[in-house]
Amino acid sequence: MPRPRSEQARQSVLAAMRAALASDGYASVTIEGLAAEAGVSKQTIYRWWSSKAAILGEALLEGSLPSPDLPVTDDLAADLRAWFSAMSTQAGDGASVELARALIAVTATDAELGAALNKRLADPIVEQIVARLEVARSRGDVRADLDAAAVADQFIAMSSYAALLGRPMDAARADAVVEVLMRGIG
Amino acid sequence: MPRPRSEQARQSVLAAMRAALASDGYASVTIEGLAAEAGVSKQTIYRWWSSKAAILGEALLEGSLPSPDLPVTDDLAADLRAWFSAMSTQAGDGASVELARALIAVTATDAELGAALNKRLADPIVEQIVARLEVARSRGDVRADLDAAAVADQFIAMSSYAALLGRPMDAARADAVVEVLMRGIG
Amino acid sequence: MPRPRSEQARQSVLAAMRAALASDGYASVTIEGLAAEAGVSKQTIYRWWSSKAAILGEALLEGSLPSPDLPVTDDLAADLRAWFSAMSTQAGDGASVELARALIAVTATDAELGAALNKRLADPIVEQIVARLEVARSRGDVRADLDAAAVADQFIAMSSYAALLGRPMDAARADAVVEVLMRGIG
Amino acid sequence: MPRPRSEQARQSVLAAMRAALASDGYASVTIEGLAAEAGVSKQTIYRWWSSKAAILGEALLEGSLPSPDLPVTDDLAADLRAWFSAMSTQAGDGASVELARALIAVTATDAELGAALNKRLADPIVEQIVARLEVARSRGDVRADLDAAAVADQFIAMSSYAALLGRPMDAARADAVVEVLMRGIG
DNA sequence: TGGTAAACGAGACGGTACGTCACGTCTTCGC
DNA sequence: GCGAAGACGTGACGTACCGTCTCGTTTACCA
Repeated sequence: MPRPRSEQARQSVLAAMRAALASDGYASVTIEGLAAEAGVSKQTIYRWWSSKAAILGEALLEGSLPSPDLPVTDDLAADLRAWFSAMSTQAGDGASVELARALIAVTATDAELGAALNKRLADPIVEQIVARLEVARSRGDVRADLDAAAVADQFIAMSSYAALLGRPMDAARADAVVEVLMRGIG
Repeated sequence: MPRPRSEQARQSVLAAMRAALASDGYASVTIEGLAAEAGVSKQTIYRWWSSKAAILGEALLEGSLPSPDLPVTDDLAADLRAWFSAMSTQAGDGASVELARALIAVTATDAELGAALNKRLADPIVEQIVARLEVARSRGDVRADLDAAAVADQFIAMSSYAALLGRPMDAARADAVVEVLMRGIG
Repeated sequence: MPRPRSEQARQSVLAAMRAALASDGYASVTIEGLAAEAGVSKQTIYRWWSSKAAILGEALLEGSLPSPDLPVTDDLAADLRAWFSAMSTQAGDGASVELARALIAVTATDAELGAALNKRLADPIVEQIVARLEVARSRGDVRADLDAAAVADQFIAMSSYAALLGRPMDAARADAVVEVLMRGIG
Repeated sequence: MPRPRSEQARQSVLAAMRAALASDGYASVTIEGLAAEAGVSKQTIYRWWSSKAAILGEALLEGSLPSPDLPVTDDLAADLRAWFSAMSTQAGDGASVELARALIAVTATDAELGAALNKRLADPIVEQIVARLEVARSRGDVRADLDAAAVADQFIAMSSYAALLGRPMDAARADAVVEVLMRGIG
């Protein structure tokens, strides 16, 4: 019989979070500010979320970080270059960088929640890479003993590090990363 | 002519910061708490540091993060494995992880200060790697067109990412990273 | 629609102010001290009062300074003596002296607020005197051209001055004042 | 061998106190402000004065509050009117009012020091009045049993009260006071 | 077609920490 | 050894948000 949860209030809060992230950075987001911006009472926020980080988490999982598809052609190196360039470019626009930095800020504060979020967000990317490398392996394009997950980690670590430093990668740097990973050092 | 700055107060504050990081994490470090723990007045802190982040920066630059030497033998892969394992191990103890996470937290909040700090801390490591790869290049152990700085970035990005997730690398994972970088994908 | 102002908090603060005045004097009353003593947060005080002086004002207007009634018999001099003695005695106990001294301290600091408070507190007394002297005039006990308000001012000025010096008047001095005012100099 | 106390520093401090009183009121006078304004170190102030109040005291006793002479003619009422009007007028200019209000503020805070200061400042005035009334008594102009000190107190109390309220007396009000005191109520 | 119970906005409440100001003490150096 | 300069520990200032708690209002379900 009770009134059901207001979806509109929920969306207002998530939108307010995204807006606040874009304009001020995660650290200066406040619950009071979100409530005011969203036209919602503090109580409503506390009723449905346990912390600022939880709101961020929901906002991230919903309006999610961009992840272009990894193409499958005959040229693995070209595929990776195309995909990683696209990803770096997409991640380079202001709003996405701030989302990523906010994710990092939360993770640096609460490793547990952060690891869970990172997993949810990174898993689809890892799967794509692992699948693509599996294809390549079956074609004999890569070593049979390649640690595909380790490669995926490298890509993600580089992207995170670039976002963290607020120094998003341009195409040249993205290509350099792919180059190093494709050919190795020696 | 006035009384000179108290070096003892300065050291107390930095020590208090390191202790607080180890026990509570950067986010719950408080200027008031530092002052109390250090036996110093808030005013003294505000006189010499502009923010919590600035104190962290000084603490990091001083009692710096550990960085083992990169050995130079005939076997580049073995050298990198030895060095990166040692670094991962050292970085794995509680205090160091918290220092690194704090650095990341600051950087996620203040990209400018964070970038400066990261540069100051990462530069010596990058130099070591670049120099070692130069030696390798002159011996013909690596490709002539290798982007040594990109390789160094890979190592640092992986270390940071591991620290961020609170999932420090063990020897096996460290070796996997070196393996991928040494041999490349194909 | 929000929760209404807590009358209990308000009373606690006023009581804490009165207690602090009695034990320490207005100058060493502290908002923090009041808050602690009243079991109230600082924010609650700042929400409802604009300054320490405003709290004092409310405390004064509420638990007001004592003012005995001016009797009306056939003997004006005896009435004034009785009334002024009573007033001086009442005003002489520790708590009342401190209230009066606090009022003076506020007034010396903020003439505007002080004047308003003095008016609110003095007006009833002035009215009593003016009314009593009007009765006396109609009986022919006083000069027709007497400036009753000036007389009232004299009484109040003397009381204030005595409180200010922390030298409350005893019956003899109170009588001397009445004597001078009744008979004049010549 | 020791350097003697600098009279110049002393005068600078007293001048700074008078200037600060005139422009801001006693409550917002600050030792640090005085030191800066006087071009003197805090230590020098603390070496020679025990408190802000002590500086005010010295400033008052030195550049003293105005006190016109009480004339001695055949007409006592006229003499008192002339004198009290002059005193009210002199006391009415901005700087003097602020000096008086500062004196009251100190007294309201520290009754002991305040009483001492009031005595030093009021005594000459009281003496003048007592002497004048003595002359009047010997001429038969006033009652033989007049309490001259009580009369003097009335004048001083009225002046203080007027200064306290920041409502300096004009000639008419001053005359009204004299009128009441001269002729009494009846 | 009400009644009713939870969700909502508003915002007061006790707190903690913020960054600033002035206190009174101290240390240093120049005169 | 006085005095200017100013660092120090202390403690109050007034502000911002925290998370909790009433309030009175709104609204969807169920009787």
